Amino acid sequence: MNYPNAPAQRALMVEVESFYQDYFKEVFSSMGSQWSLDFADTGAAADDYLARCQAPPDLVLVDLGLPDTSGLEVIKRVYQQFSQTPIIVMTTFSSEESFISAIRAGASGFLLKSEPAQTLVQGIQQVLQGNYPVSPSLARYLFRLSGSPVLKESNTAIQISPREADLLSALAKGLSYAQCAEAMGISLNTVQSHIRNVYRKLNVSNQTQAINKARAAGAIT
Amino acid sequence: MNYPNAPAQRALMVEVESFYQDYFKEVFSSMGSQWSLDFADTGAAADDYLARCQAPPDLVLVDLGLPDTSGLEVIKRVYQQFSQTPIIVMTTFSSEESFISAIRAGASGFLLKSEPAQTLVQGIQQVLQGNYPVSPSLARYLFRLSGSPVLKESNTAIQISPREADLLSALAKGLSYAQCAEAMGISLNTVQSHIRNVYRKLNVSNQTQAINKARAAGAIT
DNA sequence: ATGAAAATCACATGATCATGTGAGCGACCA
DNA sequence: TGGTCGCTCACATGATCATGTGATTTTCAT
Repeated sequence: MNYPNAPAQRALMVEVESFYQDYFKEVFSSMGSQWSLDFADTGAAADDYLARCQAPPDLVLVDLGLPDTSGLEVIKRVYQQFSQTPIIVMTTFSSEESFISAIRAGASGFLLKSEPAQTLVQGIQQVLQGNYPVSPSLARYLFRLSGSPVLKESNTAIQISPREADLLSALAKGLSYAQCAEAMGISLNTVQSHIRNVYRKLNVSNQTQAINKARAAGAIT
Repeated sequence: MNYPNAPAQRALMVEVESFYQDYFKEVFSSMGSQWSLDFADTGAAADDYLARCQAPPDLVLVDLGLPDTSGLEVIKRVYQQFSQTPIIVMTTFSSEESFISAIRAGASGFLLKSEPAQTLVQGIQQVLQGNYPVSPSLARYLFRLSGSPVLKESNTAIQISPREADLLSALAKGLSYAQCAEAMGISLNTVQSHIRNVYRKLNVSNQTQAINKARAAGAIT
């Protein structure tokens, strides 16, 4: 896209609502990679896209609540035409039926659109690594564990303050100190101050270690 | 913060083979956090541990192939006693029966011990974040998708060379350039040279972005 | 009311990273 | 057999990060 020999990766999103289209533009751009994200707003449009397709897309996202065709049909077609292409089902509701049938149709992952962007990015990355991500809430539903064990949100276990967690999250996205300062509306000095405190608390000495450790502790997503 | 090992997190691993005990010591230390990992080599030892337990462990890993008691019993007991504690099943074989029953008994995740350390770390982190990780191969089995779509291992899609991927992986663990050079047996100059090339290929300008992008592309784990 | 911790800032300095330029060697392929 | 690419290294410099010391304000729990 931005560079001649940079091999851009292409994703197709089959989705009606422009809100989610925009949202996923954001999500993909935050993934950093040179992703080109195309949209089809109906099953017919998706068929059209697939027909004209030269090379298989690197990823397909399908909304299950399409107006004309069932998203399930789209999944089947994508799977038939490009069996190597990972397919992620994006949906707003949970239903075991649709889950099972989507999987049978060829889907690799099953994520709720309502998930925070970070979770979606993680899910997409999982699929690209050959895994089969499923949204936590869906998994819970699937496993029918109403009283299932979920770790209490204890980023209290590790003494990272909310503000510090914000900063770490920003850094984890790849922002520089200056950009973090800008984004958080604080001075560069304050950023460094926070970082100093975080490093002391986590007993680390560079960004990557801090991010890893904070993630391991669930302090950031 | 003040004390290095103040709020250490405790994990119990119920596992017979010392090989895996050692292996998981490694895995946990690579997670960076101040984890204290205890072991029980039989179901009885696990019972003992649970009986003496003051505070609930932060995580329990259970091998399903225990000699005396079924690992399933251990899971049930842990779940009864500490319903908030996430339980991960570690096993060397895959069987839908054991999977389903482990889930019913209270397990949160289901990982193969044969997975690479990085995958295990990710799985553990997932559980700590309230997700339900399942090893890819198990998921495939579960979903009964023999010809399921798995992204071909194309780190060729993104032009990262093996050596460059090695370096990125080292950096992703939190090593400094000097440590990477040491670990890879090359000079600091060469490290910087590789980094320069990677940044150009990925079109990024700092470590975190590079790591994120490489991960998103599946070039590193 | 007092102390502790969070959040904010300043100033300063050494370490590490990011980036540029250039270069030698070996492998592979057309 | 020349070209491309991966891998290795050197030298150099500006940018960013890591770390120290110190300070003010607010909030919150004891």
